Amino acid sequence: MKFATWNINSLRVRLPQVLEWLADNPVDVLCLQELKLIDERVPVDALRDAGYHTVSAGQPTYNGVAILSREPVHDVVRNLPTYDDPQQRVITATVPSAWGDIRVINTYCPNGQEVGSDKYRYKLEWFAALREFVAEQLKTWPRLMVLGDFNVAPEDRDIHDPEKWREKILASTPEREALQALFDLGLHDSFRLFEQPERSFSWWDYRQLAFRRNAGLRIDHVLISDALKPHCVGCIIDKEPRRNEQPSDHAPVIMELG
DNA sequence: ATGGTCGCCATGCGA
Repeated sequence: MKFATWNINSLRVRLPQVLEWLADNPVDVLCLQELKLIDERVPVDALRDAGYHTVSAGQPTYNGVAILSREPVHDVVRNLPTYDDPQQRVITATVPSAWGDIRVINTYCPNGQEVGSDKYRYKLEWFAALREFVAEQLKTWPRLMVLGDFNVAPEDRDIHDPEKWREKILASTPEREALQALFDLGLHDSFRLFEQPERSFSWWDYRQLAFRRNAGLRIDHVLISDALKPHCVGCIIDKEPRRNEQPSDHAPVIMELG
């Protein structure tokens, strides 16, 4: 059973690429971030024709997340219940599996812009609220994953040039501590459960030919709970869609349970 | 040194 996350940076522009990717990669669940669409404009019919049920939390212009699932999902929660926020960054749902229900928390974490900025403080506050939410959800659903664009590179090996990014946004110590606080709940970075190529990244800036130079960061993650860990048989980053015409700046990450 | 690219109800802003 495969789960994927992909920041597609506008579902309107990227829909053909999402459909093409799903045809080649018929995952069971696909979590999307940065829809940049209101819910009314989410192309649920085209996605249904492709074999997926869609639930979304959209907003105009910015943010927006969706869960696509081959099986119908239930107990959908939008946003973080303890953190009043007009920005639509989280959608949570339960999907059936051979091992019982699995809780899927799809997150588009704040970027933070610059260390020390108002947006940076918002990012750290937001992570604290996410942690609170995940802790509460784990009580009901021990089989749980948190996947999405975390906008944090966990370690130096997740950055093409660690010295250049030292204590910069996406790499600062407080951001890494906020991510570590999620791991401390009993979550695991599924990517690092397996041997991986060196210099594996999931995001490359559109500027400066960053993809061609592999000047990227690994900021998109699939975190799995203790209960799911024994079933995890793989996690890969699929760089292929980043080579497309008009690509998203992020690559999908696929995690497999077996 | 500065800005370099995308996508957004459109024009500066967020990433």
